[in-house]
Amino acid sequence: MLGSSQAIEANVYGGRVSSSAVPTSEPADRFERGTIRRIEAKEHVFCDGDPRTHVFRIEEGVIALSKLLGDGRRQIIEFAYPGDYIGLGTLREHIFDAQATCAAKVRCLSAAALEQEASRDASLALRLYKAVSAELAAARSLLVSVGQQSAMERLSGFLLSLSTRAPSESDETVVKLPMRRSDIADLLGLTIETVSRTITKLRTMRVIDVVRGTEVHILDSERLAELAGQ
Amino acid sequence: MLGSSQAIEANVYGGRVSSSAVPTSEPADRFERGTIRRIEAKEHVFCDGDPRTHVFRIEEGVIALSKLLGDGRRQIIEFAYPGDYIGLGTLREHIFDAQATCAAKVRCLSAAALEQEASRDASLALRLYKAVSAELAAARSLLVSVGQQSAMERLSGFLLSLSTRAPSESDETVVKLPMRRSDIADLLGLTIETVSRTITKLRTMRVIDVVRGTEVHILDSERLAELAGQ
DNA sequence: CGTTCATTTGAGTGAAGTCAAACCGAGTGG
DNA sequence: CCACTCGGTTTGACTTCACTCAAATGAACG
Repeated sequence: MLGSSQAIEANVYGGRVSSSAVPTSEPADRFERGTIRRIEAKEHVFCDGDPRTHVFRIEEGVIALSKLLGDGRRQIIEFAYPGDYIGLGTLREHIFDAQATCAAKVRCLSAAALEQEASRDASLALRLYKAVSAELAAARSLLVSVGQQSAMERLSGFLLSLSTRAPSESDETVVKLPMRRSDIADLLGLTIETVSRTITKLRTMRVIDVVRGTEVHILDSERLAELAGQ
Repeated sequence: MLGSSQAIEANVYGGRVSSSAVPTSEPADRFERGTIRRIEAKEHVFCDGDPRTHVFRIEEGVIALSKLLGDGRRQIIEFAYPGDYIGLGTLREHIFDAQATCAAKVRCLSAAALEQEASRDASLALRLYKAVSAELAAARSLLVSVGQQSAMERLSGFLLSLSTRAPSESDETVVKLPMRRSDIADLLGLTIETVSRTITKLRTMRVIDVVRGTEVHILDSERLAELAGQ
């Protein structure tokens, strides 16, 4: 559910809102209703400047939240994974693009109805508060990484965070990368080439192995953690 | 007050919570009670790892929220100005340092009491939600800057944001810098030397003038906006 | 006036960026 | 089944912006 009661761990590279995979005993509410929308890879869920009519919960796939600068530079703010919410906030319009990095499904919830209900229901309002707090912690964590760390530290940290956040079922050490190199580069404030070179370096160091470009096998997670800066 | 009803503008370099300078008609509540604490320059309000017992409202001065890495590197997450709140969130412990960049005063509010009251009072919970949402927008905005912009763009944007955020009374074009160069550097993900050189360049370009190192006079705000990347 | 702390300036280096070409895997159609 | 395209990735050669180290300058204060 949106903001479980236990403290949510600060999550480096995305704003995980939900952490319980298990259905809760809470009655179905706004978060269970809402239509499912199918999103193609690279399709936008919403754009910078669009009126903020809906809040979306990711059901499948990955959505990249990003800001596009005038000259084409792009900063990805977070990758939203299944269970995460995008479009929360108080502004009338979106100030970021939300774009699928691969085929995805999202549940559409009315922003107006949500806010209205929250103004009556303190527990809902508090869940929203906690959800956004978690996103805030994630954004700040990424800021620290981008502001202070080297390319190797950023990439190692990214892989490490994905391994805890979106582990392949069955194998903890296998991380799927359901996004292009350019998405990773734009998240970490690097270029495609630097991301590629850094991955290659990790491969030659035998810290990871990469299968078909999209599947990372972590061979030495201890070393990877060291490279991420402890 | 905490989260006025109108949409809060995304604020690039800090999480402004309050925007009304005028006292509101709302009854005095938790936010008006609480003792005032005096903070020396460079003194900590709280440290990374401390239990999160209080939320603080800045009354005077500037507080830098920052993360310290193992080897001494530091990323400042935001400068909190009078009216801003620090220490909001849901975690049991602080995950950042809060340190005064100059002599300051903060109002101390019980975090537990706040949360408890919020669990009963939807409007308070919603105000917390809006406050954190504003902080989130600010953190993301800084992330874009640090991840994608050049030193000149970052510094120009920073000065510009300060000019709207903390203008000297009387003169709109004068910006006080109540922090060291190292604080600015750590906010923008640069070094002291680069900040200094960039300020010098802006001076020789006659875009700004600097008095006694701490007072910036904006001579050409249009040009400054261009340099900030439109 | 000397000490201390912060800032500025200078010279040289390096990590990551740019530009360009080669490579690779997945489709597609001859 | 192979040749061709096409998008994405990797690799290489070179450049540059910001970093590092070091020294000079400036402001504040006892």
